[in-house]
Amino acid sequence: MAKRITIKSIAQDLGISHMTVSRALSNNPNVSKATRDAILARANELGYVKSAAASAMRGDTTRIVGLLLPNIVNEFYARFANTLATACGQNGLHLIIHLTNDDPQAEDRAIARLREVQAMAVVMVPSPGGGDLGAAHLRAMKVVQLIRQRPSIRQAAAVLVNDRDAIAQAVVRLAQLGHRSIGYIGADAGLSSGRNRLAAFQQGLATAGIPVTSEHMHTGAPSFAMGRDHARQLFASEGATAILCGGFEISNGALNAFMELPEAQRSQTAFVGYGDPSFYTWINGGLSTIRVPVDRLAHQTLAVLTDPDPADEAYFNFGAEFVDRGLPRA
Amino acid sequence: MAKRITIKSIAQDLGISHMTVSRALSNNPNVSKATRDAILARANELGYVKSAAASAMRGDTTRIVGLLLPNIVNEFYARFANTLATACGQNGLHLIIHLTNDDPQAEDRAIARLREVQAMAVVMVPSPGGGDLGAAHLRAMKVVQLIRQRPSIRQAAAVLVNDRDAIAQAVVRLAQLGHRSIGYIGADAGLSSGRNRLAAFQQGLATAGIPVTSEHMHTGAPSFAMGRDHARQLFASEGATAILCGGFEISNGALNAFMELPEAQRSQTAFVGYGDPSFYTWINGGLSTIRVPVDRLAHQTLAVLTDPDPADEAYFNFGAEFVDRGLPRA
DNA sequence: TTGAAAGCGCTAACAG
DNA sequence: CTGTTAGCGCTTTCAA
Repeated sequence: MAKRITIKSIAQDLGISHMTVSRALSNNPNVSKATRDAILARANELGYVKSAAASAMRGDTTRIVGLLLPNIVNEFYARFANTLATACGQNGLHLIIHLTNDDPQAEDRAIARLREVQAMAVVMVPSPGGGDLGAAHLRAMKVVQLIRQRPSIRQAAAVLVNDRDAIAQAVVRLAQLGHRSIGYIGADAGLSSGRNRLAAFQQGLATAGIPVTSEHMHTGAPSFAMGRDHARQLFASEGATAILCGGFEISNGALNAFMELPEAQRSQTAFVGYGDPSFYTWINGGLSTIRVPVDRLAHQTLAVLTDPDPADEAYFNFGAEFVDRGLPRA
Repeated sequence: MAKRITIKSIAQDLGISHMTVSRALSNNPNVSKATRDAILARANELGYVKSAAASAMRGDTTRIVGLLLPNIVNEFYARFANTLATACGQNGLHLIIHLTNDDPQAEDRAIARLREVQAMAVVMVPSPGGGDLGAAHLRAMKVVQLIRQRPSIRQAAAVLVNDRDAIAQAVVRLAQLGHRSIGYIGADAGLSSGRNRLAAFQQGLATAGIPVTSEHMHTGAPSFAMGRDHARQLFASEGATAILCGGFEISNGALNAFMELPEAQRSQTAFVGYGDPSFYTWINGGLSTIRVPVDRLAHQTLAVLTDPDPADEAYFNFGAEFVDRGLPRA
């Protein structure tokens, strides 16, 4: 292993003080043109890079941003990460990704790690049932909550989705088409997003004049498997003719169950997903869905990250949209 | 901003030397039980985390791994990143993701950044036409090349895909079904993967007794747009009745063009993709494809990363598989 | 225009 | 068992 290239090694190399090298490399004017040029040339030739560790130890901010997501295969999270990572690259920020699988313990571990590297900020989709992050962590890192909001996390910005109207609209549309047995699958009430979406669903039913029976409303810890299993149940034993999903993972799981249906039943069943991965347009002649403006969320998140003087609890809400690609009558 | 919790602050707090605190926190036996317990309790209470910066400065390895991918929306890359990130989390490694968009300059920038934070390793899909990383970088970081191999990168492990047989098989199958006008879209010869896949395609044609005319073989810098545009051309002006894709991004781009076809033409056109995102099973009755064992690639990559005594140029090759989900006759 | 000293948090190597 | 010193790479402060 070759010796590290440091300002000291360069200084020794050139027979000058390391301070002069430091000044030259940080564009301090108090260096004669001759020495500056020599230093820059040598540094370039040797491939010098400043040690982030040394800077961090002096108290400079690290330019490391943590991103905590349930997973990164779901196209919504992938697209968010993609946009944010690209933007971070352009802004000289490092994006460290930790996947939580919605497991609070994995989340806690990830946060501790990010503290070790003195991350300047954490963008997170709070896992259901997680703790309160500890006050110590909060003081040290900027926190941005994405999609969901956990009440116990204080002094954190939030970038959220307002999907109330879109969901209610979808329900009304299903009712228009004659559906009376409309199933809903969403997160449980422990999450802000779960509460809101369920309320929107119920509001839609009310608007359409459909009695709100709880039997078709399935809530729980959101996951692919949860979505798939509840959808199977809705299709099989509960006789739902339409289904509406209240979450990204749930949507893909429910889609799985939907595609398992025999062609005859599927063509008479209405599916409304959540999120709008590119392939939804190609399936079954085009799947209807609740579209979430993922790029706008990502850009707002970056704006919060780079805001030099953030409000303690900045709060952003982006509207979702009901995309109707054609739904069968009941 | 509250003062940082350090071994010194804890030591002062307890009226002892910071060395004792250090020892207690790193399980050095030379600490009396009483003081050790007091220290651990206090550290825990205050939420102490060891500064990674200080450790790095002392020369300890950073446990930071860089991952350079073209993007993370393509399900292959997403799945690879997902598996690797999960595994990294379990091994206490930080995964820093930089997206290159296959742009050599972005790649260079990302590598320089990773050197700043003294990343212990870089996993990268080399961008087409990129440079040689500089010998300085190589000496400092372990490098793993993924999927593609750039000859100018030396002393780097490679985790690759052997898709020769799968591609040739696919061509032979298409020929069996009566296709004679088979289009191919792949990366150009600047990349190892591009050369190999094209050769496999030609070998398949030879086996099937189809003359190798170059008009149906499209190569270039691989991207979604490239795949889409060449596929459009193949379908429209070149009258291809079958198409085989030689790359992840290309496959999705070509799929886009395929789904644009009028139903009558599409049902008579054979599409063979590359990579096997979950949704391929749901499209058009199930898309045939060249499947790449993404999880095995990711696990092998982790094995290379955590290998304490790696060979200079460890080299791994995983077989791809032709998945036939039904293809129309010509 | 240049240099010397100090200190950020941590541990190895010595001294008690 | 516990404490002191020194040094990792860097910049701020003070001195020449």
